[in-house]
Amino acid sequence: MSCKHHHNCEKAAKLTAEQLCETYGFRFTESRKQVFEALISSHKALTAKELMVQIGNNQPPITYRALEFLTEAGLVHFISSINAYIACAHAEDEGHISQFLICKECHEVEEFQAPDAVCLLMQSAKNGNFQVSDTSIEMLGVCSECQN
Amino acid sequence: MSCKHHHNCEKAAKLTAEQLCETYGFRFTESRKQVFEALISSHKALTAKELMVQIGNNQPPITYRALEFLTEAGLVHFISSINAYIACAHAEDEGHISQFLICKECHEVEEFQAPDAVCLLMQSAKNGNFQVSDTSIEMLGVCSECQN
DNA sequence: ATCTTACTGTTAATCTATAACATTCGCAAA
DNA sequence: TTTGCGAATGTTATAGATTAACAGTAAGAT
Repeated sequence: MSCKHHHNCEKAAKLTAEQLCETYGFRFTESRKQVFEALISSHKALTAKELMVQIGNNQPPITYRALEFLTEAGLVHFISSINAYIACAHAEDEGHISQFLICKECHEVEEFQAPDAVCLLMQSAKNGNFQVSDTSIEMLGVCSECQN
Repeated sequence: MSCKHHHNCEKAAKLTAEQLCETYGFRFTESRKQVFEALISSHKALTAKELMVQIGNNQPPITYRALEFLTEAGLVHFISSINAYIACAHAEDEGHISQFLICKECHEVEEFQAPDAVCLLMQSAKNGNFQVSDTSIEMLGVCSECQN
């Protein structure tokens, strides 16, 4: 696990979330809070269904709306290769592009940044005169803990 | 469109596909051929459903099995951010890691390679002692044709 | 000839996500 | 203070994507 001070990053993330919402005039409502806290208290990526189980809500629209909101706010990332969501580890860094290491065994996800690589990719896109709006970099494999 | 000699790359791809199958003792069966040809004759990524419409088959398992086979054989790539499949432009280069530029407007997909970027990403993973088995790099945006 | 493995056919279920519409909440302007 | 508006919720139902399970067939090996 990349974050050795889980309680700290949890608190910090919650603060950031509230601040962000306030800044942009949106509300950090109960359902959003529930979804966000479920995610932030897990370093694993959770599917929408897993989330619904965890927060005891089996009305999909509520969860999906919260996820959409949080994702657009940059507080949560959707990892399309496994259809799962994870709380963002760099929410304070708005508009950043994230990379993910996703363990097939324990489903833990580590968010990291490789700006040089992203820069190269952007350059390729630019060379092809392609205007990028959204970048998804996901690496599936086995984490160090699960390699024994 | 990146390939200006569509008929050529189509033929070449088909040959490669048959050869690959033969080499590994698998059969390039009718359903697989149908799915593959539908994909290779389109530079756009197609969803499973679009494929089923195109090949006139509404029995999902048949199409999904063909897609699974082709994907594992490296003849087709699954683009998870849009849930769609595309014929591989570099099938002869086994085990390669591909990057995709996906146009939101026309849905055309360009497969390209940025080995330096991939190398940097791999390095990051290695630093975290993470064993990568599968890499997905997808950039969503607007292609040059659709920017006017 | 039969054994085995790959492959197909079919039905149904499960998982994932959204549509549609009525209702409520928080806040600001009349 | 009420009226009006946009944001957010509650609810039911549906649509869309993918796989499970099992029976059957085809092709090559021994």
